Amino acid sequence: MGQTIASRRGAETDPALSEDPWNLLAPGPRRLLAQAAAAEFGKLGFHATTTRDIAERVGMSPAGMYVHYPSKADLLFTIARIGHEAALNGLHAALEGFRTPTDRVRSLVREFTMWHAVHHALARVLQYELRALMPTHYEVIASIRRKTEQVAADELRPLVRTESDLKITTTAILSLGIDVARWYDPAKSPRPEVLGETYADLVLRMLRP
Amino acid sequence: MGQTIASRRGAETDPALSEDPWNLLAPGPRRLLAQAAAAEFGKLGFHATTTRDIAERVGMSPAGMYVHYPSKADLLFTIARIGHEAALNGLHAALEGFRTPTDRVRSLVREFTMWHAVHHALARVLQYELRALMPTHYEVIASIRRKTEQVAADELRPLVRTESDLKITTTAILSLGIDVARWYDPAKSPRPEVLGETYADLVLRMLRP
DNA sequence: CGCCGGTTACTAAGCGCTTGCTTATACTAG
DNA sequence: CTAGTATAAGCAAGCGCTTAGTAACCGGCG
Repeated sequence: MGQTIASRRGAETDPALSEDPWNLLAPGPRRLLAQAAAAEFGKLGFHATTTRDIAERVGMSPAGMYVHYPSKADLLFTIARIGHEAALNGLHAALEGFRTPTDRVRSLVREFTMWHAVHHALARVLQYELRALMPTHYEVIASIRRKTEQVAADELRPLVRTESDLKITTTAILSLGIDVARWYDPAKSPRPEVLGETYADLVLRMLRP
Repeated sequence: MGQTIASRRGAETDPALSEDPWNLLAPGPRRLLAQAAAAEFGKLGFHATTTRDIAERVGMSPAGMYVHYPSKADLLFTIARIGHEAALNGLHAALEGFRTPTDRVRSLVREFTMWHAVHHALARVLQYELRALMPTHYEVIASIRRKTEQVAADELRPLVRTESDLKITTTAILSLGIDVARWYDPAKSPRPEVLGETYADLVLRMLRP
């Protein structure tokens, strides 16, 4: 466990811990419905969740939802957009103030891993329900995902030899973070900061020649 | 790319390439239905797939399925059982003939990664649709998954310092393989053998002190 | 050998239920 | 009054699965 600048940062400056993705949505019924839908979609998936499940969770009649969202599909799109934007914002924030390639990569991996641990319920929707998006909605989300991959690749480039290595290493590193959403259980798993630090160590060891 | 024993093995001895999971099911309508259902579940998920979709794929009427399977849920269970057993068999086969801890781990990571690339359509069902299983079915599958984790942990133990490191490293390594099923696309991705070899290299570098 | 009762594999039709969403109506704040 | 927000009721469509009926095949016996 290297005592790095990143590991000394307090929770109040850790993007994954301080910035709530739902703040991207103004307070009110729209936000409440999105939060409720995300929780339900995360449990059994988009197709297994009914509009009645979502409405019940916010104490609303099933029809009430349609004042705020035109459809169930649009609810999923809103959740996906907010989640992906928040994760991308977190990556950018995590890079601020770090100069050397290894420090920047360490902070990036740490943040991406922590984000998927802290927001594992939301992240599960982002990673599992992409295929439930309508084609037009999917394109918007895919574009954000490409930006995320680009940020990671740009930081890793100085640390790998070939462009082919860059591609596969980027994939591997994002995989580690993304898959956290699948297995993370706050009751049994390491605290997000510990996990993030450990994964950052693993990745930096992986990148040594 | 280390020229190891594993990398010199031909395709005919690579478990992931030689052993077809579906051979665990006797030829006939039961196998055909399971294959069709796996393909459909893989596309949009269990809950978005109808019994009519599955029946149409094998050129059968929707009712014909119920001669061979008592329910759609039972079809998913059969697919999950076969897939998980095949993957576990592959791990055991991959360890045969290797003696040193690093050679064994290399072969294990190689096999697990390759398996998820070769069988990415099936693997997607195994990893995405667990939560659609009935509780009694889930317990059976979870038990196979625990065995898989145990095999990996037993091989990694000689190469890590603490039991806490073992746990998190095992998780990370399985994550790398499992997540392959999510993004693998035979048209754009590296060939399974290349990916397996590269990931094995990454992991061994990760395990160096 | 021929035919027969029973089993197996299948289909066409459709049942009962749940789904996403709409409509008609009413309450409330400005 | 108007605009916004909610509800109770319910519609059309689609769901998993069942039922009734049919054709093909099987071993055993006169």
